[in-house]
Amino acid sequence: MRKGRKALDFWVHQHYVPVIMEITACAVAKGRPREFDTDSALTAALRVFWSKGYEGASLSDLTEAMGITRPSLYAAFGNKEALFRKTLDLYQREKLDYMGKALDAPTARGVAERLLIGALEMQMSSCDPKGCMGVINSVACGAEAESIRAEVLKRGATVKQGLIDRFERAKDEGDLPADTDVIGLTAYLTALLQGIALQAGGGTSCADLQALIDTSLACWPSK
Amino acid sequence: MRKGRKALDFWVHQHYVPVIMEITACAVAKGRPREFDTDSALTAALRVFWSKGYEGASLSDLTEAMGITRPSLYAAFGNKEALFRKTLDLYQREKLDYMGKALDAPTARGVAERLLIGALEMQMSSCDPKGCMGVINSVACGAEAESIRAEVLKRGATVKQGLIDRFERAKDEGDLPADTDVIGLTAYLTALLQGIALQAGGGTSCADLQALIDTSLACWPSK
DNA sequence: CGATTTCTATACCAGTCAGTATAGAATGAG
DNA sequence: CTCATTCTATACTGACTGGTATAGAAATCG
Repeated sequence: MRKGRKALDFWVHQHYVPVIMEITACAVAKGRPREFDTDSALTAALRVFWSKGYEGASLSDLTEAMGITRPSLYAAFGNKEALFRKTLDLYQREKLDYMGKALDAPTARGVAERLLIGALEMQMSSCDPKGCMGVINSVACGAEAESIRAEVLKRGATVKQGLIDRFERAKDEGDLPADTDVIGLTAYLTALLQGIALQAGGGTSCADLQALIDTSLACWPSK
Repeated sequence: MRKGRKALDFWVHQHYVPVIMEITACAVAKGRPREFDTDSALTAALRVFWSKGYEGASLSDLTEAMGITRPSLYAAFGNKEALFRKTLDLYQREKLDYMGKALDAPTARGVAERLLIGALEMQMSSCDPKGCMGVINSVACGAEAESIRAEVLKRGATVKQGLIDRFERAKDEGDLPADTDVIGLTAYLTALLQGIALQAGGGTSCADLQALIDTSLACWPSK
């Protein structure tokens, strides 16, 4: 039960283990078992990257927050960059799930509503860092983080493409006027979401963010 | 003539020289004159900070771009942080002057138009780095850059306050409806400008940015 | 001409960065 | 038990960080 689940997690996180072993053997670990929980360590790492960015987070910051030593981190996650990608996956899965759900709204306006309100709600959670992990790590940076930036930008482009497709569909369905500039509307909504994340990260109050969103929705061109 | 101008520049940039000397003496330098031009060096530094951010720009990056050695940099500008503030001043003075002018537009809509179009035009200049120096340096960062971030956020807040005051005036003048939420409208417009800067920095094409702005202006609530 | 001043260039400083070698400790297999 | 495996902890590596001491070169002043 719980032990089996743990063991599976262990195997899954060892990148050099053939995938087939996950299915067939579910083998129990041979040597000394890991003393920390990789999931909670990853969650702790996420908070560090989220609040300081990739370059701003040092390995010392990370190991301290995760409660493990440096060699343990490298054994369990590979290196700093691999750890970051894993936290990015976690972030997308747990904190950005509202974005996927937003696309299921029946109308383009509904999509925008869910996205804007979802972004606000995420910023209201008092226990998480402010701002958006994606936005933070998509800005210009030193050479060492260029590949990280490229990865984050790529994921952002995927999200944007999802919006474009959804608005195209809305146009086909007559939900949006036939002369709608879908690229423009997507870039516009994306800009609002990015601005919200930026202002939230900069300390703008929730009341002001709420006013921002109310204004945005009052301006939204479709019903 | 040219030599005199150079000498004046020299004095002006020595921060410990009383201001009165600029006017009365225009004294000539005592020792060996500086071999580089501080203005063009500052411009080169601006490009580095603009494209890499404060932390991403190393002293080696800076000195190489400025064409001077490390001790020359420290003698002329103090240290990395002081140099950054000087480049920030330059940026605000030369690249963000459209923002001040935008507030002079006769209507709130005119203000928004000038700001959005000004932001786009700045991103179209092919010789400058993409994105906005303010946005880049206002995101989360390591501990060393916290004071830089605070400074940039402070300047951003001043700009925002200027917008609030301008829209309040528009409300008084009847240009904006009496029930307008000025805070919300300002945060909304700010978010759009930030989103434009972010997307421009991330490589969005000028055509897409143009579409973003067209959509924004089509949505703008006043005439 | 010295004497003085202020520049530039080299070479260095301590601290931090990401990453790792090594050794000891804890487990399971036989 | 012993052996093999895999964990943890300490201590280290070379490279790079921002910043500076020192010495020599180039200018003006008297």
